[in-house]
Amino acid sequence: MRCRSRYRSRLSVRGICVGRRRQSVTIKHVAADAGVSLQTVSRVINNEANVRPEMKERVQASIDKLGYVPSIAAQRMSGSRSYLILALNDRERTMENWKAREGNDWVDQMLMGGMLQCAEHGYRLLLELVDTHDDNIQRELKATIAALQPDGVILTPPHSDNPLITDLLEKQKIPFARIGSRDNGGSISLTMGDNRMAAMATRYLIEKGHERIAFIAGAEEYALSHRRKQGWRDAMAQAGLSTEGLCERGDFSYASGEKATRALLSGSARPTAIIASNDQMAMAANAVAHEMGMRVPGDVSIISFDNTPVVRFVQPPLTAIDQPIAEVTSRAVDLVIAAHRGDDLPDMPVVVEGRLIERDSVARPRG
Amino acid sequence: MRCRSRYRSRLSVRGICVGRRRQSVTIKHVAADAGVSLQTVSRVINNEANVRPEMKERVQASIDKLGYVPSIAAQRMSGSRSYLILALNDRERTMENWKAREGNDWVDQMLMGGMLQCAEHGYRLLLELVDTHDDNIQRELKATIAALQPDGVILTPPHSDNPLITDLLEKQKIPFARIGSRDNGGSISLTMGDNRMAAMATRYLIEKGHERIAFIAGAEEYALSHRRKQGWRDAMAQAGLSTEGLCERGDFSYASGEKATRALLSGSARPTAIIASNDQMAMAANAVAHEMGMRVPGDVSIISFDNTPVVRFVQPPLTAIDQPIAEVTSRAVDLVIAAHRGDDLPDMPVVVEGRLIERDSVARPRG
DNA sequence: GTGAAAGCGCTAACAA
DNA sequence: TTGTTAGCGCTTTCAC
Repeated sequence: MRCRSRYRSRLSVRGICVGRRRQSVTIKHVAADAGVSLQTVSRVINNEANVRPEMKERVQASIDKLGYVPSIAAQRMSGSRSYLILALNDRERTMENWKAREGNDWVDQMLMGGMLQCAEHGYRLLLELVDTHDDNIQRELKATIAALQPDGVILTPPHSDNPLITDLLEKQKIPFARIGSRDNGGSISLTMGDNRMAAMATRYLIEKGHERIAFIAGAEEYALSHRRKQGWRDAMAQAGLSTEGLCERGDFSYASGEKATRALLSGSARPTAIIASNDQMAMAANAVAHEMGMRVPGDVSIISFDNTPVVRFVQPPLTAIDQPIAEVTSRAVDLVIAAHRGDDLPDMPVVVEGRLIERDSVARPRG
Repeated sequence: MRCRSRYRSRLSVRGICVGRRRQSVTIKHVAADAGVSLQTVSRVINNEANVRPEMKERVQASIDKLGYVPSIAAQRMSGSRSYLILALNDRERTMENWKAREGNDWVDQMLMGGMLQCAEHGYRLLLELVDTHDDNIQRELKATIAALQPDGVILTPPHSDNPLITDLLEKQKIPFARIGSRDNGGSISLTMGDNRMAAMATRYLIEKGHERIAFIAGAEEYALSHRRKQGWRDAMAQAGLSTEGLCERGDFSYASGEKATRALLSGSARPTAIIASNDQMAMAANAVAHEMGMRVPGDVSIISFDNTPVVRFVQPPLTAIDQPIAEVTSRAVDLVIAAHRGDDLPDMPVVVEGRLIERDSVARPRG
């Protein structure tokens, strides 16, 4: 089988033809077909003003007839849009989850919310893994931006709070949304109400009669770790309860959850309930409690943050605070696109609150 | 805060500057810096022959010094590469998994294998959801291709066997890899050895002493459904065992698994083991068996296909055939890139075999 | 309101 | 081996 490209023919391997590919229908064809100038067609595709309705209709008819679709590469070349949104995820954590093959809720939900919303606007979402601790992070990010010229960037924790990243994006004047981060200086930021959610979980336990409610905090470098802890502390204070010796810091890993739980449950004023800053640490708490001969929820109640798929499958299924990742990503997409267009933006941070999903890991304290 | 773009300044909203973005460092800057022509720089970036080592080194030095990265849009405009690989997934199934929030192993593993391998080659992977049953599938795909001009496409089941898709890609001369599909006509195809894997599971059960081994087949439109069934049938025949009344067809859904299992376990020659064509149907089989007062694996052994995260969390954890999705996607990326370059390709289909993961759902049959 | 001309950053084809 | 020229498909600028 020979390659019969109109242009220079290349190799043909096993019948697979590869050649210089050109746009089959270009703006020129449409212009010719509609009998107008290129510019008018361009105006119609971009929905610009100053085109008479009848003209617009005529051009649109040609577009539909010929099945014309603008080339993103060409649009990017001359104009200012690439119709590409870049989503930056933490390399280490993502790879870990993938490799463990225990599911990757964050990426799944982010894609679901982000991809679909991008599609609504005619954009595409491109996922990119970035190593927060890499010294060359700025150089790598610069290269990615230079190559792709994305119209917007979505930052997830812990990148949302990495000044190396945010400074660079600011300098490059690329609109970016920080998920899980509060506003500091004009940029787009979205949170899932960490403070309030932690407080809500705490109050929920207080209402059940708990007084010694412990908290396992997350990694320091995540801003949301601090906010969750603050929410717990505020709710405890408001109820006049002491938090003395009831907080341990983990790093979101299972192992750190085990360690924190052991410390908590071996102390003198053993807590009757534990709130963990993510599911892995909550599952570790559950396992350690069992190990130490305690019943969940009989002796210790547990509430976790995130509500990833796994918490439904441990015994007992964990009561958890759901993180509306899909929704918040979808909003983030809306916002960066709006920013890129120069539209007005709402006050920051935009809050998309989660909710408490009741399962079987919470009960009234004994006695 | 005013926008201080060198070019036409646009709106500035809440301090977010949006302007016409141009490449900060272009091939021209490099050429000027190195004192050579554009073409020479182009040759260096593309690693072409006919450049003297010293020249190459000089140019490379300028590239490094200036931090130059080629614009993909510009490369796509004139050349033949977009450095974009498109991965087409089934919209319905993907959305279902995302919404159920039970994890989406296929997408996760595919991204892991595909993205990382793309990165190795300097490519990016773009995920796109396609509705196989959409009448406009060709029109939509054409539009996507026109807009993105991907250098290659990766097809997953059931798209791999959808002639509307494969014909279009062939016509457009875009290299594509079909995952889960056998070779038919020159194109790139990869399988996970469905036939052999099903036979292996069957033999594994036979060795344990089972004789009445049932099979729950998957949806008709998936070519791999037929191959898995065939593997089971072959292994049974080879061992001189009858398959009479031991096969039910499902559609990969949990509900269809329940129905198939009920039919199987209510029959006269009740099977002592069931192989299900995917995890959902296997979990349904497990649940139905319990419901009908049977023990797993005591009364019925179960083996499932896929080995998604959930099978570890049901009781008992299911013995399963692992699908090496990450690996097969990674190979697919290699192959489409090779095809696009016109390199030689291996014989098709490329087979990346899975393996049996032993857990607790298989035992010797009673008596 | 519409059109003509100039160029975006890069590569293919050809010339030297 | 290297350089020159002419676009790729689109948008911007500016003239009408």
